[in-house]
Amino acid sequence: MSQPQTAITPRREEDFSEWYQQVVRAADLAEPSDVRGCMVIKPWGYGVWEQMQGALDAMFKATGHKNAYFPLFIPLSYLAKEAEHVDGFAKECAVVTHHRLEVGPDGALRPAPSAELTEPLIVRPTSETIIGATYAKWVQSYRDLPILINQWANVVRWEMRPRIFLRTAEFLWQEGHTAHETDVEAVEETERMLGVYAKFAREHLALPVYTGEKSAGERFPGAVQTLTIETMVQDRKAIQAGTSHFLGQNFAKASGIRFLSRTNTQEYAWTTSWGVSTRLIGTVIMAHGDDDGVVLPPRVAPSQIVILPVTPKEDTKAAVLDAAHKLASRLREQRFHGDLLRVEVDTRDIGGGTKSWEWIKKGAPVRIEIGPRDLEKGSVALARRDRGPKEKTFPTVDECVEGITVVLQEIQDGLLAKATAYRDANTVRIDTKEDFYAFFTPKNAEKPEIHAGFALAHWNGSVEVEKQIKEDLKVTIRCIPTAGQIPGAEEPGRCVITGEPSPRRVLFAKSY
RNA sequence: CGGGCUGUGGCUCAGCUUGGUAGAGCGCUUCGUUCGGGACGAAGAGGCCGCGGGUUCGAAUCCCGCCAGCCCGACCA
Repeated sequence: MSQPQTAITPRREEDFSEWYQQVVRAADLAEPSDVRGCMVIKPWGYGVWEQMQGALDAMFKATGHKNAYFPLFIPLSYLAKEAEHVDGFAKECAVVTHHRLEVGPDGALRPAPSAELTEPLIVRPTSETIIGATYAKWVQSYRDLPILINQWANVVRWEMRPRIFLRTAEFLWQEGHTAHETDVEAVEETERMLGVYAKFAREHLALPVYTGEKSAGERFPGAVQTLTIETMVQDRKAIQAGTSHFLGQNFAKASGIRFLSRTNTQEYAWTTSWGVSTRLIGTVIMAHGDDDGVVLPPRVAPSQIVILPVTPKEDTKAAVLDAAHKLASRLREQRFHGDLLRVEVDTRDIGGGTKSWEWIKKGAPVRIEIGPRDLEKGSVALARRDRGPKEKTFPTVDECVEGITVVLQEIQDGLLAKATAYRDANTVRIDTKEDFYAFFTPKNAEKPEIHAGFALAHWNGSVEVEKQIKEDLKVTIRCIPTAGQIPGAEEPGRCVITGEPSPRRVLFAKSY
């Protein structure tokens, strides 16, 4: 049998969408379930999520937040309290109307007509309303503020067009919800948490993100201001990787979060909310994956190092396995960014080549092979996921143990550098309408999925222009980048569409 | 929710036009030979042909309905 050129078919440039789906499966991250729009997250995929959770949770705690848990079900009337919010979510809510099943006349199970809820419940698409109602009870005085709480939860949004990890009907996320005495404090919180997300994305996920503010059209329903981190994946589309919302007093007014102020007046609290989801897993796959599968940044890889014992002969097998486990023990004592290394010894009795390729497809950062000959020489064969599948180095065991964290950091840094270079190479400044339309018009109408990239252009700030661009090109304003982030972006100019004055450039792209 | 395509063993698919109760490759199991390697040979296991109804002596194949997936569109935090 001839060996395929790459482990994943099709390759990225052939059909990015299909490549993505194949990678998710080949890497054993997740699979579609029997329930429409819902996925089964498999151990390797869930392991990535656990790494993300662990790191983020520590960052939330370090910024003063505590975890709590609020109900999955929300009374329908709660959602209705905030007008924009209900507009934004009503169309995709799962609704619970009964609390009992019974056998109907036709012998089939059905919701019991006698058990209809007096008020339907919705399955939370997000928890602002239920948490707001709770905070309203908790807050009496300015001394009760701030409230800084996060919850790890699942949410349901009945999506028309699911896409595994990126947009599923049910997904896992965290949602932080805070309430503050002043608007200044709440804005600071919103910005602080965006900063946490940006740091996490860059340092842990190796994703180069732009931070910025959403335009009015792209804002979270009910928010005064939505901040976002946006990154580029390999089909040059943008992905919103996390958001942080300043909710003003909108939800406080809707839920009645009021307090007696320092000057003895009744005030509404200022609230924020912020979240990231399992969408990050999809983002990492699309940002770093190659034609052999997933490439995981070491900091979020469930197993950072996989040891593959090579046991060709029975008489040396025990010695090889022993050496493999000993090496694993030594490696597990090493720390990478403060955490003990996550090392797996794969002793499954399957073909060595097959086994190697499995780990390549899964994206394990480092593979270490150890066999009888290595034992004699006191060395190992080390392969990195950011290099070719056959490319190996042969350090001694000691060199391997001592140098391993350097290797992991090189991989981590290399992924960020590569993704940054890719984004920058596909980000252009555009100053005329003609160029703008040319840039975003697919060169190949047959296969429009590989897009032009990011465009930094001036914009007059109007919803109309934004809408026009969206209709014509399916391009949206991903964010108004935070000042100081992109050299020259704050120089005034003229709107790329209307020619009207514009104070700065904004980021346009097609997006997920 | 509209348009298009698809749904056959774990995976990829053939068979459907011209109805006669299932095939291939990969994977899986066992044995053997190999083996720093996604190897080879042999023998096996595994399929309410998405679901429901209809036409028919007979349906994977024809008709209707439904469900699910993918792509495009609308929508989207």
